[in-house]
Amino acid sequence: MAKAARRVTSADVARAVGVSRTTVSFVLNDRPGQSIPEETRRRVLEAAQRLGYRPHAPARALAAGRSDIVLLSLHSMTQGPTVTSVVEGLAAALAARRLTLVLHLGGEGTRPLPDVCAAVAASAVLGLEPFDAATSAALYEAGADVVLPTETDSLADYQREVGRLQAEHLIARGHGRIGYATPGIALAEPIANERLRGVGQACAAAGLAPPVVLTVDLEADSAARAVAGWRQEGVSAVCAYSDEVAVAVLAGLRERGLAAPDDLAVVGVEDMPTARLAGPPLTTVAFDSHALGRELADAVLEALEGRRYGLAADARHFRLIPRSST
Amino acid sequence: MAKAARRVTSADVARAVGVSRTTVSFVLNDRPGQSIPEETRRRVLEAAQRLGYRPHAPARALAAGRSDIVLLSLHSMTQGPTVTSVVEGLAAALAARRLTLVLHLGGEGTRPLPDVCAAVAASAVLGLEPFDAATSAALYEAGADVVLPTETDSLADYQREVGRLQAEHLIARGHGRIGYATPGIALAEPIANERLRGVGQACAAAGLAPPVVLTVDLEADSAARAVAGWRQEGVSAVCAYSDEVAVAVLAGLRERGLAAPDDLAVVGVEDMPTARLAGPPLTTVAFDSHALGRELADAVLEALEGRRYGLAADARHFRLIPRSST
DNA sequence: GCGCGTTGGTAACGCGCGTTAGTGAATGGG
DNA sequence: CCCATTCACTAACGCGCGTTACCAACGCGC
Repeated sequence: MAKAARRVTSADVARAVGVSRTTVSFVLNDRPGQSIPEETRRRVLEAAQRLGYRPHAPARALAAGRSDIVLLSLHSMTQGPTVTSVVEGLAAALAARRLTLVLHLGGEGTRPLPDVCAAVAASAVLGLEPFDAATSAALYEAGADVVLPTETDSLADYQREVGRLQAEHLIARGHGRIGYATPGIALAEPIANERLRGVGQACAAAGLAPPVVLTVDLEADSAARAVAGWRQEGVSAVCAYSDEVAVAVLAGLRERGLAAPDDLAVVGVEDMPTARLAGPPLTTVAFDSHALGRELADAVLEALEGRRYGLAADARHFRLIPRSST
Repeated sequence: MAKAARRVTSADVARAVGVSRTTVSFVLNDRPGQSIPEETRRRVLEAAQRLGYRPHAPARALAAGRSDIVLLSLHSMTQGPTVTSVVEGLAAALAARRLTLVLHLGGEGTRPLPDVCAAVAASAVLGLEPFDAATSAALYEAGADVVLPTETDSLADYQREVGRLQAEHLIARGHGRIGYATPGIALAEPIANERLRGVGQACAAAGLAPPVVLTVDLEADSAARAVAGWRQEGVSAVCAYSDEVAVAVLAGLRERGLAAPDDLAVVGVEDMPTARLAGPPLTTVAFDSHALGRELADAVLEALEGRRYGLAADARHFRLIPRSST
């Protein structure tokens, strides 16, 4: 602790090898178009390793005018094991291109996203749902080169596909009147609306009436009231916004002395770890979250290179897992 | 898009006001010991606002030798709604001191933590479980000023307290032989072991035999086997590592045609959203996650100022929520 | 009038790095 | 033997900022 702990700089490496700082920089950055003899390269790398040299990121960002940071914005509703998996896929794909992913969790009292973007000097800012125009503009203002996805990206297609899969499964099981269980949470609404739209499309395609939408809080009696409402309307199966909401509906049934799937079929979304442990085990729509992460990563990388990127709903990412609740 | 989009610098602000860059810096950083007339201060702030000036974080970090970034390291087991809440509390408390919190989610193929620390130039690195000596050293090497918590911090006390609360509740309910359900996951083991130790202490204090430990995967039949094992040993109540594991045990009971609490009482940890929706609603240990976040924030702030910090288990943060599974 | 502290500033350095423009030596072609 | 090219490498600038050292003007006591 007595040492001043001065950091090792590229000048130290240069001095150790007996070359200029420029050469060190060329070696460490694999500068294309600059021929470096193998011997020199080796000695530089060895010295850097031996001295424990690590480029100072802020200095690098300042000089180069760009950073290696990608920021992913999350909030309490874009969370859970599935998101974890998306993040892993994304981080791994970015790491392969020497980019570092960090997360920001928005919420009460936390800093506004543009501030965070500026604080880490992110070159790209990502989200799991589209940024509106004003937010995008603020992020560009804060120094981001790429903001993704925006409203023009057809990310909403993914969510509609989810709803469609849920409804088609129930319709194939012979249900003629479908309900939809939405949580009463503002943050969830953008996604909930898209999923509901997908359910509606499937119903229309099968010649059925539009789904009966009821709000279900994560409380058994709230769910019980909704269950009563659906049964009154002749609904025999409901699509839930998420597995959590689906579990609430199961609890509502239990409270009324009823059970899925005979009294009401229930299908969720996410395949959370406890979905298969519910009573009865929950039918749900899962998605290949690693693939989704990689796809997002591809889009960022394309965009960072200044090329057009494609971000389209790929139905193969989603699949319905039939269990005993339908 | 035609504009070169040059960023606004403090020199632009200085020029607009007609003062030196130094003065601008003094005003924006509230430099103590430098008297600035109210009129000048006002004009600088106004110009900065009007031009949309935002200090360039990397340049600032380079010049000042420190950054405003705090990095929190998570992995798939330190995740979920409760952690979200801890993060919110932490982020809010840090934001009040002009520090920015970002998250790193470790996992397969992601960058090593020291790399991430260096990439964002974090001045502090936090975790939800202690860093071992080697990791701490690597983080300091990577430029962190503060690493927290370490093995010398009594953070483990928190986890023991959790286990103790679970066991004491069951013992108070008259159970004489206690089981422990641990997940078969390496990442969870450090915490699981501490919680188990707390359970063991409570058992010993009540003059009971040590808990019967069985591994429970998040599958109904794995849990069913464990249930059979406990009943064979005369266990009438089990503490589960988490709510998820507890829900698995409930599923295992169901598979055997049994039910909590009569055939086996079950208590979880976390109070996840679906805990109250389980069949039967789950007794669990919840904790005041916002308070935990604030406490962590206080410790970081103290440590960043170079002062000693205290990080002690406060039992008031935890409470047992009795429901119908015990 | 002079010394002296305070007020309200400024000029200039350097943080660590990427990058551009060059430079001397070796090489090859005519 | 001379010129052109390639090779291997370097000097020096500037990114945007915090900070230190310094300075002119002013009031005030003597």
